[in-house]
Amino acid sequence: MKPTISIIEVARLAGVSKSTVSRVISDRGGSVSPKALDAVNSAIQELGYTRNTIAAGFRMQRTGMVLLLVPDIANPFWSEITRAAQDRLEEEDYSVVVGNTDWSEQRETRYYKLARSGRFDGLILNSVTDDIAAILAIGLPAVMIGERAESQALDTTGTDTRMATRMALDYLWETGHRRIAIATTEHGSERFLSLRRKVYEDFLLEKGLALDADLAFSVKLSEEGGRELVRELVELPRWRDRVDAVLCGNDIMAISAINAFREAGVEPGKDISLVGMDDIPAAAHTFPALTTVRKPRSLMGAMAADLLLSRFEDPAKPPERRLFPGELVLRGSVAKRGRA
Amino acid sequence: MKPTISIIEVARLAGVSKSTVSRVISDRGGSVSPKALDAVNSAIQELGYTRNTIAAGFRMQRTGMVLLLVPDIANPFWSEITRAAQDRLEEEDYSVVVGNTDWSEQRETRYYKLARSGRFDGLILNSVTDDIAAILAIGLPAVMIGERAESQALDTTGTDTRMATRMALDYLWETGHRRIAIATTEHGSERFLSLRRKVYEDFLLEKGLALDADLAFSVKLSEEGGRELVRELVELPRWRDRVDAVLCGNDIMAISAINAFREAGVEPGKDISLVGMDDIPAAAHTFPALTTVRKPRSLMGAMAADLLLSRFEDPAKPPERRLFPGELVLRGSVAKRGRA
DNA sequence: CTGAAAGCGCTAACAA
DNA sequence: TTGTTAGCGCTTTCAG
Repeated sequence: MKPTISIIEVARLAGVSKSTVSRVISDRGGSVSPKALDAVNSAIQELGYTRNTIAAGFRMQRTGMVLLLVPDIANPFWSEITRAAQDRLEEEDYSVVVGNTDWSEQRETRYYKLARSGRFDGLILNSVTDDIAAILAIGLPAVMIGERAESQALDTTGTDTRMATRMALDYLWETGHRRIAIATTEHGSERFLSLRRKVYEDFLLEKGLALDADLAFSVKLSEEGGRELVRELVELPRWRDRVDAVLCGNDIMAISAINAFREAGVEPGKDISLVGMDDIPAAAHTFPALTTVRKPRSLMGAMAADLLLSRFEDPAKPPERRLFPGELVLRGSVAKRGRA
Repeated sequence: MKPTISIIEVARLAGVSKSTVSRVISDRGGSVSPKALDAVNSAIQELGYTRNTIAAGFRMQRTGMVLLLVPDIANPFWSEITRAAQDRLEEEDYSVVVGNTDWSEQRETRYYKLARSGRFDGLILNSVTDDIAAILAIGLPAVMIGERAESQALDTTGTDTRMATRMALDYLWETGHRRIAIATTEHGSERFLSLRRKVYEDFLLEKGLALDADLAFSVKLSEEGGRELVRELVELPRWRDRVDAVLCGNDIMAISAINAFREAGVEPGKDISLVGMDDIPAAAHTFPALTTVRKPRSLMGAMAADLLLSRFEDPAKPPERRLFPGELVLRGSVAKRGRA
């Protein structure tokens, strides 16, 4: 583009060696006389020099970049986590590259490959699969967002899924629901049931409710998933006798389901109760507004960044796990039912 | 971390020079004998070598990174543009770093500085200000998303703002509205009125309607902005006689306004008509659903990427401008009024 | 406090 | 087809 201007030009103009210039621009306290410092600074000014961080990073074996992998950047839940992590990381002069896996294992694998390219100092991710070994194999400091059964080996942050799920279920119980369905994603290896699903089964057991296998839906955590849920649900024989509420894996799905139910002539918040998970902004604006479990997105994002940062400082320290509690937000999508 | 393994180790194991290894790993068709190629490939396999793209890029004066600056990544409008641009760019082996300016000039300036760090090959942005000179000064190929009055010098994509605004205004006129307010952001230098605002004034003139300065609101394109709009509007003396519709700068603001109006005891879609801009998913799920102008987000994102890519190919070619038409989406937030 | 010199991992002439 | 050599811009010993 333009004749690149490097420390060598600055050094020449300032009448010092490039070492001295280097000592000035990298703030790591190399001792420079006030006079030299002045000369260098004016030279920098005059030439409009900016430090080439790529070159510096290259030399220092450090890129100043962090890869953040999320499943759906268009979901406000993830964009806010992203933003918070980014804000925190940028304070420490790291730049963040956001990768969108779209819930696809294939795309995730592609990103793992990118992560091995030497471009990044670290990795924050919500992985689609539970293949912790693959993440470890990247050989980069990594932080997981969201609990994973096998992820003892990774720094982890997220919401306490057990507690959040339980909160929603208890609320449905208290409001008189006895035929509760759940819609989660059960992906990949069948040997692993999602945490949410487990909590659900424990809950049924505890309350002495029968487990109706038809009422445990596995759909995507997307608008499409919400529509699919409704489609499958209303096709169940005698469904109105078999289900009075459904706990959705996230708000995106729940909101989509609200709309799909209404289109199918089922009135959400009356004929059927819905509870979401996340509390994205749109949850407050649907009709009826969505009862959901709020997750502290900003805290989670910032925590992920902090965990990574402290892992940079001490690569050898034992993995940490920092979970936040959720908060039940009561709105209009759950009916109050007299006890059956 | 681990004893870095470089082409030099590969070369040694394969019994060739590092140039040969380089020729193999960079696919730019340097001729290599089948035999050598085999040897190198097995060595790579055996050693688990991965190319250090930072080093390669450093040498080639190319980083493979593009900086994408958006004002609000949590707004689905921008996250979808981001995703589309990213998808296109990744096809060409570029990685995308997303910067969130939060409509802040200060943050934008910080990002311009980052852009000058040598980390990026190019820049795609929706700038907060109209300071094209500052963007040019970065010295990087740049593509602007969204029309800018002064941006003849930059490759530009976006929606035809004039047409989109006009569409909305005409629709309000046809449905019998005669007291139309507008809510846009008028920032920075007062000498510059937003395009939208100009179209609005032209429209009033053409229809012989009086320009009521109180009805041109300048608020942020955010939830906060929507609330502020309503707050200011309902405090206008005799407002019910002075305004029957408002055209909002984007959907986020419009949806927030819908809710704020209802809380203020004003029924949207009846007492007041609202038109948004963008057609984000939530627009379909509000109550009443939002009438708005749809913008082709994916096309815009992909076009931005394409413009940048072709600018890489030919840095000298004249700037292009590719605008897409908007599409009016009729829903429930606009009342049908008998002619006054 | 400062300069000379040696690379970080890779690519690109240029010779052979 | 291959190897040798010279860096990309910066940091960092090591002498001075």
